[in-house]
Amino acid sequence: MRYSRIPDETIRRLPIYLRGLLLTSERGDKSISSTNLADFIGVNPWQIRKDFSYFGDFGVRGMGYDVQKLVKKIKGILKLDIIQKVALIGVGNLGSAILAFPGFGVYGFNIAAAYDVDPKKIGKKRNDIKIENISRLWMLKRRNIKLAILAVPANSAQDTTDKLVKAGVRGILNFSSCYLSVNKKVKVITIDIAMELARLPYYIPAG
Amino acid sequence: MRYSRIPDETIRRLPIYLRGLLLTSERGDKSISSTNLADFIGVNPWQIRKDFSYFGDFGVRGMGYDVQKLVKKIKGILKLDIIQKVALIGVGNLGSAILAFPGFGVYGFNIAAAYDVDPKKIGKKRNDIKIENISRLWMLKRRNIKLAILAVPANSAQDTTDKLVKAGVRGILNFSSCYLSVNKKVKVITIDIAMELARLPYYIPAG
DNA sequence: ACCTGTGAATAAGTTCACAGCA
DNA sequence: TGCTGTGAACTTATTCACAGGT
Repeated sequence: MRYSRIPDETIRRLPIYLRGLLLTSERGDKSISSTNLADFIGVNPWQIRKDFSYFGDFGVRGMGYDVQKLVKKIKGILKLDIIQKVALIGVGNLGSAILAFPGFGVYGFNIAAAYDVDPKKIGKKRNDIKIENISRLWMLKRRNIKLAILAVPANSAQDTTDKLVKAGVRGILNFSSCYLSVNKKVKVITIDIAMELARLPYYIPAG
Repeated sequence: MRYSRIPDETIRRLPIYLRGLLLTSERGDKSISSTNLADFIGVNPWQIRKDFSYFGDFGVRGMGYDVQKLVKKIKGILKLDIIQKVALIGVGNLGSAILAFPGFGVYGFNIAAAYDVDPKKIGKKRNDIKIENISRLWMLKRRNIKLAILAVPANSAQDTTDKLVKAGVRGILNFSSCYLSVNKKVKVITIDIAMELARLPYYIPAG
């Protein structure tokens, strides 16, 4: 590691590279060049090389990158080399879709718990996960779950967040359309679906 | 408009400001200062002022910004002052959740059509919208729908995208975990849920 | 010849500090 | 005095060009 700080944008791209490499690996390829990978995932080759260079020498000049070695390295950087347990908070429409979502497995995530307020849902199972009472969020600490996906209505999002933080959660993927205030030990990534859609018309010429 | 180009990051923030202002407006406030708005939505005051300054003089020195006027102005910039029709492609778990999602209304979106391949779903209604056969995507042109939300499996995403573009769609909100190749007249915004989650562990210290 | 790794150049975005108006 | 508007300084990120292994 010869740089002092890794750019956030580089971290944002690492999962893209990881997925591309996993697919490459499934095809049976042993190595790949930055140009091939670039074509595959829609990023510039020099961007890829620059990003990798922050972490050391990954490739072999004239040859390219060893796919397996690179996968291992990126997983290590992102801390995806261990299984990460995640709790889902809020089993409504969106929450249910997230429980059924097949895409988390690639990165080694394990949705290990689900919580809701609705007494009708509590105790039932969805995708083999028992829905628990949200009043028992404090259990997350004992179960050593540090990550949560928040899919509750905006008006209870801050309140729930405070409880999550108290229960030792350190990372939150937030689907509520609101700003969450947390202490800076906690990392929040917000996905605001309506907001993403809201900036689309700007780019489209009228007519 | 005294600058040649509006930064993309500014456009990304405008919907945040818009939502904050709409909530302010509901509370009955006539005007708001950049500092108050900043506290409310979690952005710096100088960032807000800078962003607004790209579009001209919005505020009154010593007073703040007129909420109604600002809402109108931002809606105009984002082209949200007209009702934008959107088609949903893929009514699976995620697609259904999106159909039921209440958050689009704030920005004036109207989910006007839904398409799927599954014969069991075609003809049925979800949230008052009839699910149509995906082979009839070409109808989007006649119905003048320029925006689509893509919630189909990754392996059919590119194929469906090509059909959407052929049907005159100019903006796509893509939920599939893959790179979509489109001509540059079409704007794609990708929301990759697993990928967002995948960069969370990096920021969390071990232990 | 091929492909990586990286300093340097360029571009983009954020923060600051303060002039200017109500 | 309070708050906006903005040039300038600063920070961050992208792109380029090419040296240096295989």
